[in-house]
Amino acid sequence: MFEQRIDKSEFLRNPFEVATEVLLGAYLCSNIGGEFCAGKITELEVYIGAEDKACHAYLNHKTPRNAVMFEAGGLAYVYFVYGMHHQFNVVVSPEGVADAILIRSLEPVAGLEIMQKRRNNTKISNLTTGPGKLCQALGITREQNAVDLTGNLLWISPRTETPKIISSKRIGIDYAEEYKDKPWRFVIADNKFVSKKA
DNA sequence: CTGGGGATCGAG
DNA sequence: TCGATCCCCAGG
Repeated sequence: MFEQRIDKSEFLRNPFEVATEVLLGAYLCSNIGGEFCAGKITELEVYIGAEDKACHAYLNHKTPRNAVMFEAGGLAYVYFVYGMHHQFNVVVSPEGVADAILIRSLEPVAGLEIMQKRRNNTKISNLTTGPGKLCQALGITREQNAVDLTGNLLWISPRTETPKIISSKRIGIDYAEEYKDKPWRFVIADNKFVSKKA
């Protein structure tokens, strides 16, 4: 069931539609290191380059780190924070429009053993419930920055049912002034695989 | 070149 | 509540 890829054109739609109608409930699949694992996307956040003070590409400011956000949607944007954690984003919108969706939590569905090994943790509920944790579990590092998400290394497989969705403010962006309370975080209702602090 | 801060996590 | 830990980037 993880063979199918989300079509490239889906990533060029409105970012909020991509988040709630395409990505939430879809399956993030990794074959990094030749080890297959996958998880259902249960929590994510939208970041809008042009206006959003929480976005790395605020005011369309382009730097070496965020350059991939300006590419056409369907690529990975992976960066490193707090000296120890990676964050995985799905680049969306057409070329030149710097929008991205941060994947914050997954429900593990395949390759749990490799996730447990990478996380050095056996508790299922603690494998992928956070943006840093899911990168560690799936083996995602900056080496995967700009990877095509319709390829064979790191990809997204379409969802099989329509989830009930709840929105809320985004996490960890208190510096973002009038944008810090925007309800641009989306989770699947009644799913326990969400990040802490939520 | 330098320094301040970060889309987090886990221990206490 | 707080420390770990280091890349990134703005400013000089």
